[in-house]
Amino acid sequence: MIKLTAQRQAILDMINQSNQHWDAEILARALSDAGHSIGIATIYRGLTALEQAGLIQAMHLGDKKRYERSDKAHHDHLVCGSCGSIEEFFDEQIEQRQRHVASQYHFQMNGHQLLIFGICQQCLKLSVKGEQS
Amino acid sequence: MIKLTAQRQAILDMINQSNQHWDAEILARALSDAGHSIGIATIYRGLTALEQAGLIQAMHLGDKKRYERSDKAHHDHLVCGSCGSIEEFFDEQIEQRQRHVASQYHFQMNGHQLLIFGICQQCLKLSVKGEQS
DNA sequence: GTTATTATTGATAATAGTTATCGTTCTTGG
DNA sequence: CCAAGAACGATAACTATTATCAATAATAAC
Ligand SMILES: [Mn+2]
Ligand SMILES: [Mn+2]
Ligand SMILES: [Zn+2]
Ligand SMILES: [Zn+2]
Repeated sequence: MIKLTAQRQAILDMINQSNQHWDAEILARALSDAGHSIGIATIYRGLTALEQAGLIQAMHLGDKKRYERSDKAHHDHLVCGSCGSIEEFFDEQIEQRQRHVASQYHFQMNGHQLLIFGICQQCLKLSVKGEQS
Repeated sequence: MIKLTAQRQAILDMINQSNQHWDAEILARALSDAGHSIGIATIYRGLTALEQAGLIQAMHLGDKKRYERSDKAHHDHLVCGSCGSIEEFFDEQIEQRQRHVASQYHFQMNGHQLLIFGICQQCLKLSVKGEQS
């Protein structure tokens, strides 16, 4: 049973009030800007505690762990290698097939992570414009 | 054009002669055991160079980067959270659907990573036996 | 309602994985 | 040969994260 201290509540609120995929450092800066000065160790501990309590969800992207709200349904991510933006999608057929593959391998699946890498629509437009130099 | 020095060749051979998903540290130890004493910085640089040359392929798993042979067809991974073993699979329907999702979002996909987490068959068997204590 | 117990915090040290620096060594084309 | 560039190895530096520990806050016992 997690204890929602003032610091943890601030972390949770910040995450719940956005659609971002936060890492610890960015979150600490945002909280600081919002008037909460929370030690970086407390941020890390709070994120871990909130994740274990199921109040936020986490994923690994590159070398850092990112956190987002857990009050939205499961989804996967399109990651833009140019601007770093992250779009979300859900595809039931992919989910189904994953369950199928797991059962074929007698593998007891308890989660998955699908990242699609590439260039987002925005960045594609910009690069087309930029090319007429 | 990559230059295959003795060190890089040793790294490449070690990777090509196995089906493992190597991280830098484990690889360094294996090379050392095999008689090649290669500086850890050279290992990291070599892995990066070999990856850029397309001679090996890489993926992020948790907090470390893993490398494997690139002479096998694209595949995704089942990762056992108990013993750490990695099984490989390929599912054309999942691949297709990913392309479909990307095009729907006007996203120019140039790669993806699908990790399925869970417990492998081996570990499931062992845990069943262990439970009759 | 004080006191003892326990949990949490924040500063900071420590760790893990990786990259940068730099002097030395190896290649290679002239 | 020999000069120029590439690669190497030791190690410092860096980034993300966890551990330590004294101080503080919350909770439980009398
Ligand atoms: Mn998301
Ligand atoms: Mn593989
Ligand atoms: Zn973009
Ligand atoms: Zn296993």
